[in-house]
Amino acid sequence: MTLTVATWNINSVRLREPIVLDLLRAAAPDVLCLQETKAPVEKIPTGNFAALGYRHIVSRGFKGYNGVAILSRHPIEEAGELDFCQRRDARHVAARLENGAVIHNFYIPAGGDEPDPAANPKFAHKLEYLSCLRDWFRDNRPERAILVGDLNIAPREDDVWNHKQLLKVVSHTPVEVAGLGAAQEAGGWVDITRQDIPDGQLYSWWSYRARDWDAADRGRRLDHIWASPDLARGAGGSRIDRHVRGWFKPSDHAPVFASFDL
DNA sequence: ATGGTGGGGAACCCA
Repeated sequence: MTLTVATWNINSVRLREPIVLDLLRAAAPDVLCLQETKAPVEKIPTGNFAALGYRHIVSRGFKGYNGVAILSRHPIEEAGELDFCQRRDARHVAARLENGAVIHNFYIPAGGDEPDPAANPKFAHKLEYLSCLRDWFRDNRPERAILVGDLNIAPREDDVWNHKQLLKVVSHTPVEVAGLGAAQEAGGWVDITRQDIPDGQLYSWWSYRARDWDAADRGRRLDHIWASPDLARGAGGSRIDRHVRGWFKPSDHAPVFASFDL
């Protein structure tokens, strides 16, 4: 079978329910991974998702911030919780499909404004989280696995609108890029988006604060789809649906897609 | 150098 996966930080699943439904109708991925649901599991509006065929959900979340969910048209079961830094802060959920493939959905800490772990506890937390991610996948090598999410890091020069200008901006600093790279390498993860689209500027996030996000185009690629090498060989069809950033009452992120031959 | 805009939820927290 071909499995199409999408990842999208929707910045409140309750406020964004209409455009989540629009995306499910328009793009019809098999699996949609959401971040920043900002809701406890029982407050996720599952009824209308189920009506479109997305009857299966695993989620972790609470009131106010963070929160992740996986919606699926195929049966899934929960496949473990990775609570790096032991904060119970709902940054990861995993699902196992009936064919055994596992999908990890992460919301990595944003890290605050100041890229100095000594001065900024949020940045220290982000770096610690990346170390835990690296150690976990070093000790638990993924097979038949997909990792998606808002990783809050744009690793490549062409993943940001201005590499030089963003070197000291959290999300593109060398220490974060190295931390994410170490985690990726420890697991042997393949960046599917860049396997499919190796050249050129590529963004998945544009700030709310720009007067005209589309014209300014000061984007960053913060949202990623990775896979273990066995699944990477049968992956393709990557895209970022930029136009979704322009929908009514949008998220500041656009959804990222990839397809897998399972 | 600064502040710009959102969401959650009722004062500031988060991004």
